[in-house]
Amino acid sequence: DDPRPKYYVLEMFPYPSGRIHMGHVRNYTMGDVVARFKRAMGHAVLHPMGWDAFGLPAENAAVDRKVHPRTWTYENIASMKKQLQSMGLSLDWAREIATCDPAYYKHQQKMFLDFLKAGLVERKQSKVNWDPVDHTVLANEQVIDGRGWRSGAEVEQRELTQWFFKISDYSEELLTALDTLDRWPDKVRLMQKNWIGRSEGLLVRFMLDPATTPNSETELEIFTTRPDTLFGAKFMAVAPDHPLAQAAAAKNPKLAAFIDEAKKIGTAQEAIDTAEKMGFDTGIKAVHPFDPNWKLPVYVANFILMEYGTGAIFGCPAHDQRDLDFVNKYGLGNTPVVCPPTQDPATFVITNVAYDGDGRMINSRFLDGMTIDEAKEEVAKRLERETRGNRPVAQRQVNYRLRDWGISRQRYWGCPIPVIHCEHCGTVPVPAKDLPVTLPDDVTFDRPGNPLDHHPTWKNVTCPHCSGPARRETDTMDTFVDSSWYFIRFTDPWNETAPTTPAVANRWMPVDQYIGGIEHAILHLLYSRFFTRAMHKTGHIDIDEPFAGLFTQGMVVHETYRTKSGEWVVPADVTIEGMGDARTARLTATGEPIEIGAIEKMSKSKKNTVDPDDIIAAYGADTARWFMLSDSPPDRDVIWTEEGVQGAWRFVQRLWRLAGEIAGVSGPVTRPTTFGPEALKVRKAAHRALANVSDDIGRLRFNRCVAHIYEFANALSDAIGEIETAPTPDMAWSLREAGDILVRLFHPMMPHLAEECWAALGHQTLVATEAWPQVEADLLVENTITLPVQINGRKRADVTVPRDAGKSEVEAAVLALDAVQKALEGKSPKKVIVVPQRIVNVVA
RNA sequence: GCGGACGUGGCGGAAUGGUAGACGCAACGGACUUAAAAUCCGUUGGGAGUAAUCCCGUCCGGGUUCGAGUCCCGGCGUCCGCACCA
Repeated sequence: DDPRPKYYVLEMFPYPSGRIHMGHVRNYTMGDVVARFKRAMGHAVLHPMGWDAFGLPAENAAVDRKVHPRTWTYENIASMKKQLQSMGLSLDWAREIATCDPAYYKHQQKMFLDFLKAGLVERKQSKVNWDPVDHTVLANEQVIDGRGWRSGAEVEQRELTQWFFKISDYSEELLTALDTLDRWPDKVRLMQKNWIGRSEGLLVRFMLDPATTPNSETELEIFTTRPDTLFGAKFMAVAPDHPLAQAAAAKNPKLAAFIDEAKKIGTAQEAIDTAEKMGFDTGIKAVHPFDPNWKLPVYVANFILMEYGTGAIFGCPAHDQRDLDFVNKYGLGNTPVVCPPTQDPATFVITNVAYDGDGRMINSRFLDGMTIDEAKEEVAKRLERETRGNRPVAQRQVNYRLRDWGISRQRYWGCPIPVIHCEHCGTVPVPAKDLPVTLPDDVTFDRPGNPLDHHPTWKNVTCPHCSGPARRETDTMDTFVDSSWYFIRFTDPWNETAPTTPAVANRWMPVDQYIGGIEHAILHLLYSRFFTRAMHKTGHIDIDEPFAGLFTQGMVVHETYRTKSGEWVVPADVTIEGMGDARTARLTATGEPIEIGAIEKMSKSKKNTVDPDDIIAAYGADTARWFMLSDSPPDRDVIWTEEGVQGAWRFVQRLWRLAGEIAGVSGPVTRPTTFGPEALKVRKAAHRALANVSDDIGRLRFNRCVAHIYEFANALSDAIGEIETAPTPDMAWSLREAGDILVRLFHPMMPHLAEECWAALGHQTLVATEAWPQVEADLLVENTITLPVQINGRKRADVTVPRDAGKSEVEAAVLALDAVQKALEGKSPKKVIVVPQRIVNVVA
């Protein structure tokens, strides 16, 4: 009932091996991809994250971490501009297609200021991974073994003032709304759920013995999801960068040294995996909340994260593996407080494996005998009631793993953050009339760091409030910001005065079907979900969820080849001999033997790419499209093989011949009133295929569409082959109907071939403008049905009955069968199960 | 460590609890051809049998069911995500 046409947003990200927008790509640049889209569709969208794929020679080297990125960032921009020009594309055109042009950024900056006003943006200190060579912040995935992925230098930990979007304010909302996204893959929803990482627990304020603390601190607040195990506590632990640890370290050089050591290991993932649990006893004593005489030692421990909870815990070794490892190392012992149902509380002990399963409380005073849930509730209730200094001792809290989205980047290439720092007025938004803040053209990349920061004049401005000297913010926005709302902007890209035209955006959004790679399961898709909510809050749109349907496509993958000396070789330069295990490869030009390596996602660095121009020259674009859709479901990877492409190519030829044969059939123009059995067979095959393909296209099951089209083409060939002289008029009409249907069925997958065939069949129109054919439902129903007959669950015979035969009729026909008679040996069956239209099972 | 997905011929893969292997690739045999390519016809999960037909078969072991690739329990293996998250 919804009159809106469906539209699709295809990513134009540089993940060119993605199956639906085919891509990569030897000597093939993002610019080419965009130009092709532009030619094919009249418009295209280039996402800024695509810029770095803009075909520059240094890129591969940079990926291999051999060349410093500064050397190519600069070339990148120049090269991009040059390429646009060489393609005959004006900068106006670039503006039309790019989300990173000033017009787009004007609106993004306006929205940033709206978000700021609405409290969705925060500027705060945060700990970052700092690349000392490039002078930039590294994301976690850019840190490898404690080194920057491009510089290879040791990563530094730094405190930096950064801009954040307060996505964590939406943790609960983003989590619960996942349930409404019923056209998203479960996998993606689960990944987001885990990423948000909700856990319910209790904040508990432990008293400290002031005599033992460095500055007479009296209290340590911890977060726990297991308050039930409070009577199993053996120690307290705080993160190395916890204030208490820092304070203690100031008075204890040994502790300071320990903290330094722990921080070094901090960043490297592999080190974390293997790092031993280490702790340092501060000498501080904490008091158990239920027993003033029970003192617990406070450790600084390397496995406590400052970022999660309060950066402090109480350790219950019997029921937490990390805590158990810790006490076993430092000889603190353990007391089990939850007894599994199968164990005797009197004898239950923990040695090396913590127990985190269900059970009843033991060794826990007033909690004894309760279930875990009852005990959690009881502890929470008691501690909530108790107060100290006007505040309750404990407080229930929901904690999330999701942290705020840091959008600050020290890069030239990005949307400037539109604020001004004034000594007198503080942080001042750039007035609307001054938007957009544009990037200077004359930047230099002659030294590490942010070129905007180095620019002699750009950052010097006057304060909009007091007109005194002030400084522009030189951080730029993460390009994920750009990609978080472009699909909304596209609903009205001509609006010069506002980011969206709400009425239009509300009509079009949400996107009906979003298609992209699984690599965006978390970041891009979560950011977009947040951003849409933020736009809702600031009045730019009235919806919360941007993508109603999501489909994650697979990749095109290919064998890899390398020489004995380890250099990667392009498939086009390799000749394959033999088959199966005996396959060998050699370099076509020199005969040098080549090692055949793993099948991997097409990438420039491993050179296992095929050039679309080569394929198109040899087989045509339709063949390539057909092959990519035919072999496996689109959410899985497809292995690009020469044999597979040739198979597709043969079918293309066959369809063309078939169209020619049908075009040669002359027959009546008007529909005959009756059809003979042969003609009816053709029509049934056509409408069966039509029904199947229609259904499978709607469900994106393209490989099954392909199979149905093969089946239909086979049936059609057979029917034509059986005609001895000339077809009867009813047959001729049916063949032509079938031909028309066939062409329209494969048109979405092979548009060029379809248009050729359509013309060959004598049509004056374009298939592209034709309506999808209508199924004649009558043709899908057979008058008689052949049912398989099972005896004791094994197929023994078939029975053919009228379509509308009743159960008793079918049963009688089955019992009359020879095979059934023989199996029953004169006895009557115990049971006969008739599943209408499906199967019959006789239980002897 | 936690979470998830998957496991079917030589290969990619079909199969709302109802004839396992659709469709394609590869292979083999045949027709056409001087020959090759292309095309067309046929065979192709394993085993027994002249044949009709029968037996075995969806990673392994159990279970539920008239009937299990599909559902349940327990293993093994592969892949993916998260990861010292209290």
